[in-house]
Amino acid sequence: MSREPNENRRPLTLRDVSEASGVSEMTVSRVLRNRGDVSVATRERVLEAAKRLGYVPNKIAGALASQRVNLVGVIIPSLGNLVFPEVLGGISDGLEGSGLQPVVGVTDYSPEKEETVLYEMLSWRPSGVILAGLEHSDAARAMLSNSGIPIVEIMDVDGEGVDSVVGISHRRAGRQMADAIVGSGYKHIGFLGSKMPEDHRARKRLEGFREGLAVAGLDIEDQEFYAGGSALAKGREMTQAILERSPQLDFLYYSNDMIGAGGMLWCLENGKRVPEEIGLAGFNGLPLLDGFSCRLATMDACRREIGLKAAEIISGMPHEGVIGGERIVLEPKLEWGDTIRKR
Amino acid sequence: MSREPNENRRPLTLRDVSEASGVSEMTVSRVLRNRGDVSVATRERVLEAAKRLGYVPNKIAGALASQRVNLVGVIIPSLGNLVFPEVLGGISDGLEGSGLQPVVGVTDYSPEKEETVLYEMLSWRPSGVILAGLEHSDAARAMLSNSGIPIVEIMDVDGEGVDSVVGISHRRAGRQMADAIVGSGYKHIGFLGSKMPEDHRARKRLEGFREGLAVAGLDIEDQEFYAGGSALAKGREMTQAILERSPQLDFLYYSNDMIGAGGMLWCLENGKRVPEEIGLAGFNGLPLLDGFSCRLATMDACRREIGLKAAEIISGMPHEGVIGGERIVLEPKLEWGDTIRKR
DNA sequence: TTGTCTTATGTTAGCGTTAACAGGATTAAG
DNA sequence: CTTAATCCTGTTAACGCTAACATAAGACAA
Repeated sequence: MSREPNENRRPLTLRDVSEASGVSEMTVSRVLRNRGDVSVATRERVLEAAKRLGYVPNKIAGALASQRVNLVGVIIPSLGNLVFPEVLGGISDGLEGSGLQPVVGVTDYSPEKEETVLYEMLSWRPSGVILAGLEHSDAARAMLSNSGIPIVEIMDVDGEGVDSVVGISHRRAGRQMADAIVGSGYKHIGFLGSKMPEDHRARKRLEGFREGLAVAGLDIEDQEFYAGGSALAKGREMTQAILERSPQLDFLYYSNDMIGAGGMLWCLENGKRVPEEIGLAGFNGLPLLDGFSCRLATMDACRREIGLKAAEIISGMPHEGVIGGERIVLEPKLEWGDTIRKR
Repeated sequence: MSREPNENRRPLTLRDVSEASGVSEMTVSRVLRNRGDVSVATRERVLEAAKRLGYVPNKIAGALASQRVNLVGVIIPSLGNLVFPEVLGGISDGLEGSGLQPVVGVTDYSPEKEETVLYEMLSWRPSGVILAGLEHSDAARAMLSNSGIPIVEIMDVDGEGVDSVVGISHRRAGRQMADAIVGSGYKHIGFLGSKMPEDHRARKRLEGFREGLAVAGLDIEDQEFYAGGSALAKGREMTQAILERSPQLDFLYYSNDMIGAGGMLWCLENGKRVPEEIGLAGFNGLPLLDGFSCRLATMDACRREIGLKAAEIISGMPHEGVIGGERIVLEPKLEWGDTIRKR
């Protein structure tokens, strides 16, 4: 293939292709977008020229002219927690074939950063925004409702959304786990979680959990929180700490699978009989857990499916005349594993 | 605060703010960008109006007019492998304060997809591109060199780069591990990795590893590959399989820490004496490993630092007159852990 | 006073593309 | 042969913003 790269470094435009192929810019534009009727001969000439020059269309100009942007903003708290890449995977799949592309922003669980990231995203005039959680700053909420584009808040349904909402009820998930634990006869329960006031989903899970315990006249007898570091290692340390302080505990509820797995490792290595002497449970249904010989009880958070549904709402929107306001509540499934005794 | 949201759904423009504050669009533009001299009184009036209306600037128009885009394309193979989010973290930090924003694209280790993602990104005319690896399709390489923007290829330095390169030598990393193993007196070595012809870094590591073994007259005696599924679980299964087939093995080299950890769990649970009877090593230095009571030998891949340096090259570029062609070779550090015997 | 410099604002002309409309050429229908 | 329909291509005017230049008013020195 004979290349003729752009040596002089002047960025190529439609005009260059148009001159190289002897047709108008408009015709080149039509060929490159497969829009409108163009004769086969012309099309081939144009494509050949574009390829030879190495022309890459300028979407900035295209978006401005057409008032359409094929981007969907996705705002999540973190990438380090495997949960979010999985949601992203679902979104990618759901957007497949729609011509839309996800663009990711990360907030580090900070409302201020969320606001900044959102502002930045909206300034690119995306076709929609998907963001985690229902809790946002007033300014962020205002931007969202003023934006005039479909908004999907994901992962949580305990509260009011701006537009559409897809997720699970974390309150109910906590409640369900409590019911299971109480039903299995555990009486002295400890909680281990992360020290994140801004992780509203973890908070709601804990609230639901305590409600469930309260029904049986129980409550959490001790708790332990961490911040930063390797979650697996923290789970181990916290488990040792809480059991030394409160040896009467017969069940430990972890706010996520990673610290849960760390705790499980510690218990097994320290001769605790699981699940007879002590029961354990986490949250999320991470595939990581498949790798341990003892399977931690957990609850699947429907991560992939949430992403999928959210993406479908965004990409399906234009058809149905921008109605919006959908609300999809998914049901997490309790996975008993080997760390809760059955009876 | 009295809001006056955009009820009629017509997208707001600079003109709206200019009318609301009684100055020209240009002055509004200057205020919102903090550029040029504007009197304090005017500035406040404009800011008030912009805030009241809920105006969000249109970067599409801005970018087209100014020929500047504050985006940096980042192309990586996957988000599911914790390695890449860590690199991303480094990039974010390195871009901090430069006004540049990373935009992530994922290739799933497919050269075709890499080409598509790259094309898509370049069509937004970013200020730079950071991408993993040195191996690209001809078309991709052509796009990169034609783009006229700084390009940084990261994570690997074994080969020719298009422009700048930041990473480690995986060949050398494999070689170093081989030297350590041979030096510790292991003689019968097995390799466990992923079935990914497109993971060139893993391939180079293996090549370097075999070179190192060859020096001592050794070679890999058996190997096992996997694809898909939970890496921890796969590591476990493969370890069992390879040791049943080749019980003479006294060392297992894993292509990543996740399967290495799975293998380590299997060995410990099945009464293998580690590291006397059998030695183990992985690659990456994942913080996950801190959570196990037995620490897997591994090699830190300098993930964060790679991201940081790459970002600095991109953001430092404009100053030094777009020279480019930098080449930064980082040195991975062998972490002995508890799974290689010392002597 | 005059002229020069500074500060604060406005005016004009694009940036590279696409929507909308306008034709000429060709074909089909009556 | 006329009329309409279809196909192919071109022209014009935005899209919303900013670079560059223009201008007016005030500050200050000579």
